[in-house]
Amino acid sequence: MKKFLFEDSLNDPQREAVLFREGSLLVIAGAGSGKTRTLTHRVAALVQEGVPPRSILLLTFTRKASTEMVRRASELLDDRCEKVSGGTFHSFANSVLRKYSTYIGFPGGFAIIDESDAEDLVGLIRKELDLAGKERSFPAKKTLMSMFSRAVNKVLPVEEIVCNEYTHFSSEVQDIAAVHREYAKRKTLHGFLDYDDLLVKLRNLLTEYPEIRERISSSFQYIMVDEYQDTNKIQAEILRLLASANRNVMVVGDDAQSIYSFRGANFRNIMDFPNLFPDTKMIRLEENFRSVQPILTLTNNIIDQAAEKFTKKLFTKKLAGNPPVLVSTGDEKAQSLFVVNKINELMLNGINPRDVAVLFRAGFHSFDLELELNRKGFSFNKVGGFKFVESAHIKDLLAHLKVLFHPRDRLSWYRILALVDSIGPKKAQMIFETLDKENLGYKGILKDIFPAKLAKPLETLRGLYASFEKDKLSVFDMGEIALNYYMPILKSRFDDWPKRQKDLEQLLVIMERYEDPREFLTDMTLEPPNTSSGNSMEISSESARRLTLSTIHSAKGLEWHTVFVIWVLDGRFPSIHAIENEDALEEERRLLYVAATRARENLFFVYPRNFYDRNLRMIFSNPSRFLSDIPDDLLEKQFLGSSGFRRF
DNA sequence: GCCGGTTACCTTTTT
DNA sequence: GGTAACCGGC
Repeated sequence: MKKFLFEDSLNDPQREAVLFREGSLLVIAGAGSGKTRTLTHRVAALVQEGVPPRSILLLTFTRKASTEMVRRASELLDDRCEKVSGGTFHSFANSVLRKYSTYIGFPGGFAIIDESDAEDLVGLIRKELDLAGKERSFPAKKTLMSMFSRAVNKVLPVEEIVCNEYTHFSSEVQDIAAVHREYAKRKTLHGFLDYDDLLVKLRNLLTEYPEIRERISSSFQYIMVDEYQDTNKIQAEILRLLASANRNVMVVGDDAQSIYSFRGANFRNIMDFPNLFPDTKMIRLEENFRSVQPILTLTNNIIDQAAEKFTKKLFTKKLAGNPPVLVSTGDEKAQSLFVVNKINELMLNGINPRDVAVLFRAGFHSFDLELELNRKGFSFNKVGGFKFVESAHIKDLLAHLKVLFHPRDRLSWYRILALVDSIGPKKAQMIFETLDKENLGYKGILKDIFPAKLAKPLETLRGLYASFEKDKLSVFDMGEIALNYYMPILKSRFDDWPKRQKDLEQLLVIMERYEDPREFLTDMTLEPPNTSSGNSMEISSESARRLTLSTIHSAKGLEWHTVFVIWVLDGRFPSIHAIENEDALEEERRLLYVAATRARENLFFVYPRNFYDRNLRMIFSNPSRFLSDIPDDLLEKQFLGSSGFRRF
């Protein structure tokens, strides 16, 4: 075999994985062991050998990860690598299902609904079936939706999920199942697929139509899956079907970093991979290239205390380094001040802000820190937590566009109509039924088919949809037309409309990059932007230099010179919700492990000693149980006072 | 049936 | 501190 160009830059197990060819391969890759490096080198090696890029399928956890890997492979070799097939399981499912939509019972195509749309639909059904009685505590739409999703992702009946995981609702199991059935029916009726349906329908398509399975699976010579520890049973099944023709599958992951059980992932799944593909070869990457020894010693210690032992031990050659520190501060403000001051100090020592990250369990945990950073003039990028596209004003604007392409989108029509003066739920329903009966879509709004009483209220909306009749509108034009219509509504409904207007203008900037409005709408659902910057007006070259604030989930796979993990306070991390349940608690431990293994040189854990949670009406004062028993020589302890009421 | 004003009730994590 | 469910006036 011809030697691969960059073979010499790999260590032995990495090289073995890169050069592996026929059959199935499981790579257990510890944190910082060069997992991404191995994948990108393998992509480049395959392309170099003449494997057509399109016949390489690279499935990743986020689109960002996929584009980044493709970019790095292209850097190694050349831009043939750009043509590699890749994306998330969901985006891959979407593109396949669009092609075969008649086979899955959606001859007219489908629209993908995000979580909050799905919840709204469930809420509609919940109301219609009149289950929300006063005396009766029936699960909220959100809870119902999470029950349904868990059932799908764990491949279990809803009834079983309710009885095992939501025991306090087990008396309502019949009605919950009824809502579930109705939800499925409505989705078919309106041409909706939710996130879970994308996976389920793809699996069904590949199972029920052998000739389609054959065509698709033979088109992929090599399949690679990243972050395999966070896939669930349906995804494993899809993978088995996709690989049925060539059987060349490589999956990479780390069971100690499995943090998505709420999506049906199970850290044991990765060890089941050899059952899915007999004769699987296993390679372990155990050399950590990221962290200095003191950090690695600590992270090994954290994961060693897991209830279930993991199968590897990481080592590093970077011996010297600073010990990790656990800092306890008087209160929340002092926590923020400690972080800000430390960052300032780092920058004075020449550290680039982009090499620094602050990580936390949940998006809102950084609110106070954000205030403090703004006050001191630090700009930052925040990743995770808050979802731009789920805010009301963004959803409003998108709804007006969605119905152009999906006339049966009941949820969007209700949303649009509810914004019109003197139209409420009843009239919206009536208008929708009239449009839907003849499948008229937005063109129906232009016609004179409504009672005279509605003519006046519908006048401006009619004007909007008349403007969409013009030919040759760019995606940006459409956004601008919709925004012009929406601005008066925005001003009347939100006191903080200037801020929201900026968001909408930001949305128009995103729209400018698209040529196909359908693609834009799909991306907003499947791969929505989850980054916000402290100051969105700044140019993007500056944003590359910024400090990062991120949820731990969104920090997966990344690394920084210095990492702060804030709120390592028992009750917050592990979260109070996890303390009762042993599996959940173990996942919190892995989550902390993921956070800590992001650091190369400096690692700080911070918590306020004195914190009263107003909502929970509880005082928390102890450090995270995962850190409290670690000896001082592995984890240095610092004790700081309260902030007082220092303000400028 | 619509709408504006009130209160309660949260807030993991993401495709 | 933001929104979703609830209530009473029009």
